[in-house]
Amino acid sequence: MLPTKKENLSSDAPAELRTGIARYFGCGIEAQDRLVDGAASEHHPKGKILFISGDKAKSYFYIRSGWVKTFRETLDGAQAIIDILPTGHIFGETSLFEDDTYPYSAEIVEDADIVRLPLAALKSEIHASNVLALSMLKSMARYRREQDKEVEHRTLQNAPQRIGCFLLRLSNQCGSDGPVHIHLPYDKTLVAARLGMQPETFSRALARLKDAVDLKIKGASIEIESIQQLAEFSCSACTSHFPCKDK
Amino acid sequence: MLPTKKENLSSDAPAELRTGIARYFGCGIEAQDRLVDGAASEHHPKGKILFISGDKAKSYFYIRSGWVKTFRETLDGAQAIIDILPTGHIFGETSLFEDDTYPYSAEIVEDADIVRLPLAALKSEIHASNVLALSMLKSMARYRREQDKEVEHRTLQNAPQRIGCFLLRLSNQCGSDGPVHIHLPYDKTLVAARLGMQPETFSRALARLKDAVDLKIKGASIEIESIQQLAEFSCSACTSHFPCKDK
DNA sequence: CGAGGGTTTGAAGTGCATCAAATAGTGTGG
DNA sequence: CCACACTATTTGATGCACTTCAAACCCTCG
Repeated sequence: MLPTKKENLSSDAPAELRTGIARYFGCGIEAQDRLVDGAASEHHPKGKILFISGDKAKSYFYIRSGWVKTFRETLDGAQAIIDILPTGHIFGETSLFEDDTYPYSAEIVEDADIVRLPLAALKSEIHASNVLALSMLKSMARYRREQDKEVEHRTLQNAPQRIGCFLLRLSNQCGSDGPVHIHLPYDKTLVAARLGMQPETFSRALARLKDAVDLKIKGASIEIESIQQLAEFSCSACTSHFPCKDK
Repeated sequence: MLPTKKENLSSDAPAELRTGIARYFGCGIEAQDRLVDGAASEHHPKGKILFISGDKAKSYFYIRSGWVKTFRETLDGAQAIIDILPTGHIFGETSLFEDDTYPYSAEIVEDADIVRLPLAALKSEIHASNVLALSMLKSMARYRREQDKEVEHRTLQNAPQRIGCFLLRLSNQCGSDGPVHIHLPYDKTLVAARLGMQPETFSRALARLKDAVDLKIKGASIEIESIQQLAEFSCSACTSHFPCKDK
């Protein structure tokens, strides 16, 4: 585990950070300025714990690259994974509504560049700007739908279907058919946990999925012969259908 | 199924409606006035469908009494229950963020008095008032935590533990021990679905729970001998602990 | 009383978990 | 470049929890 490197960003925030901020909070240049003031980019190795549930929160985070796992755990160490977040995502910001306390723990699962942003600025900005609050509401509503779907998947889909659904989301090819190549972005063990199953089950379920639809699997790289066929297999047990735009 | 009765509420909204609105949206008297303007209270019998997923939304709803199930279903009729909402709750308001379309269906599961509120008023109010938007954000954040917990429960708790957790929530006796009497507010079949299990499983799991902790069960009425003991049984497989105030 | 829905019980099946062990893959130092 | 150590992944065997299908029971209400 390499040591963490820091880099100050305050004055010259990279464009992608501003874009990410703007996308999530829907705010203009001036607000962006205030939000990214005091921001610091840090490189973290896989395995690094950013914060744990219950920690006092002074920052929230933006993922420039890599993957971050958010989770909670029981006294005897069993983990409940909340989400595994990709590049471009923001996390830890909901501590604002939880007495400045993180409601979950966060761990780097693939080497990552993380921007640490001051919570205080967000707090004052959100109180000052209705636009910001509304954008955040919209984001929260989207997340809410996602979580509802998550519960649904666990109830209605079996293991191979859940994997199929996961692959479809990875291949976010909206609509068009034909072969698609994808690469699992993190450990199969972690994918399994993300989908609420054991690694062994994942391995076997992936094999079953391969029997049911045309897939070529070689390690972490997977070729889907027909998105259409995969969607039929997975989405038949789901209330929304590929490309999951809902009604 | 008795016919639905209507009653106009615009000018003289009952106190509990205003309280409910104020609690959820954290708004003052004047805003309350604008929100409840055009509201109509309706009595609905069990089984009545209020709207279905995908319907164009012009209203959101407040539950004066009774219980409402929100859910989605697959093409072949399998249901995924999103939540079962008690008196005092508001639902359908998130359609605001989904192109004025309900993202789930809603059905009365116990005879209910429902207040229908105009979405347009909420929309303009939320755009005008930061206080309102912030309160809503807070509510959304709370819901988000709840849903995260839901996913967790399904992953980490077994059937008897989930039932125990459900009973604990019903008996929201925070802290104090001693015998508590509760009454299941709706069908056992529905409780089962809410907890993501089959009615048969529920029946058997409740029996197993009865063996594990001191319970007296007679139909829908349940006496918990020791909240403490029940909490130990259920919360041992959970990342938060009774009375679930989290850290 | 009798019909019908909710609930329980029984028997059998299935899917996933668990435990154990083999195999593949990766990075290390020689 | 190879051997070793370590981890990720797969495979096998077995067990358990929940589901499914079927039937009995119970309760309520006309």
